[in-house]
Amino acid sequence: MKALLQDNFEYLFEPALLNEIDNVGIVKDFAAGDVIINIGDTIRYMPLLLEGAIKVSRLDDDGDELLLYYLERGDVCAMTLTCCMGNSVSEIRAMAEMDTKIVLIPVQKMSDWLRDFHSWRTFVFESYNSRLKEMLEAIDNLAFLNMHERLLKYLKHKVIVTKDTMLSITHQTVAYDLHTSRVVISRLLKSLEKEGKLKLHRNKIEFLDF
Amino acid sequence: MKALLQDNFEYLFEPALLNEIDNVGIVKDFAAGDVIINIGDTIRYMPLLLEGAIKVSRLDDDGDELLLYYLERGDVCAMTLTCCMGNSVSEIRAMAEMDTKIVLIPVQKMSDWLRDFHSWRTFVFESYNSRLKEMLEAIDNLAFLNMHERLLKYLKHKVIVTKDTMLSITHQTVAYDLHTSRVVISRLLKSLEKEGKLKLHRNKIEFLDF
DNA sequence: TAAATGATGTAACAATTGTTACAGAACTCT
DNA sequence: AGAGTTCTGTAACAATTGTTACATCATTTA
Repeated sequence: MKALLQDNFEYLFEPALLNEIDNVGIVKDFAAGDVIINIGDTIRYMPLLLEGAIKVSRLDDDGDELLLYYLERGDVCAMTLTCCMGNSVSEIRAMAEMDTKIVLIPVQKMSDWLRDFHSWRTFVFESYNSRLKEMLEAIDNLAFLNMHERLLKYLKHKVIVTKDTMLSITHQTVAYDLHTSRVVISRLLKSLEKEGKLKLHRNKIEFLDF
Repeated sequence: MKALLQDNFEYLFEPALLNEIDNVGIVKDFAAGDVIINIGDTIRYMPLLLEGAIKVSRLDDDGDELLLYYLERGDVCAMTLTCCMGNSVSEIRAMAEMDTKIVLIPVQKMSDWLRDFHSWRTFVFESYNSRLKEMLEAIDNLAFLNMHERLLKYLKHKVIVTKDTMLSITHQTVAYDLHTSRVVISRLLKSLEKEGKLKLHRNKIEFLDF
């Protein structure tokens, strides 16, 4: 664990804080598709991402879904930070996008570390900032792009996160993430294939034009 | 100024911090409609809202517009906090929704106060949290509601912010805020009027069913 | 191997939202 | 009062997105 922390946070956290994390943190592994935090869950731990990627989604009361953003190595879920600061119930769902390794930190540590470690304060602020930025981009996408453009951006983003132009995903899952219907996605994917940007396979979408 | 600060922040900030704000803050008044911060502006001051309300909007490269949220008494613009922490250029536009009184605080104070005042740290975190929540709601509205519902919610929200069921606003402005066209808004407003929820006047929308 | 399940392709149609065009009302300014 | 401007109402139509229905193909399971 020490080694993993070094790899990810050596230049971010002071040694004393790395020690603290090593002492109180619990390393946990998730397989692709595992739900890490669900809407309504009480948050007892802050997840710090060591390896893999996490998909953060919003769900409404009817179970309708929308992808908000991905978390990658070294990220922390800002929504759980929010939870640590008052409300303790999750507003979002976090799901492992691929096999993922996480350090769980008890939320009580939050305020102690804010007081004790300058590097933790910086880290928490930067997490807030990048999450606000990502939310802003999600809003831009919803408000200013049509489904064709949103789909293309979604696929490109996914190529970056998974580091693979062969995306293992079904039309239905894409539809859930973009909050639309499978038929709409199939239709648009076909038109993107005709444009030569993709090649469609079963359970897979190959991104050609990157 | 001292009195104004007392009114708004007495129970939020410790006396020493209130003194600091009194020393370095600049009180400024804006009239309804004034642009306080524009996209691309370099941020030199954090605005702390004393009286009135501020409309925070997102604009894309084509000048397309979308209302994000309102700031009210005692709020600070979290986007300028973001700016203080790195990028220094505004991602949003802040416009006075009504006559508004603001304290401007030089951004350099930000990190000093974070170090020196516990109440400032709390305040900044809570600002981030409420802004994240509002962004989440903006996303929910865009993703999960149709224009009819978004319009109704928008009008209700505006009644709360302005504390007046007689809203002084044109169809065109509503259309800008919701990022749609004036014709669409006129059409939906007419249907809401037929439902008995509104009464339409020139430059005014009267909310009946509150 | 046959049946069941899941994924994709596509047509036809419905609903919502966006666009263009124009008319008339209300207001402002001189 | 008259001219110009802004705001609202509405029709007609276009484009996008959503829905239903069903066929086909691939994969898994019995």
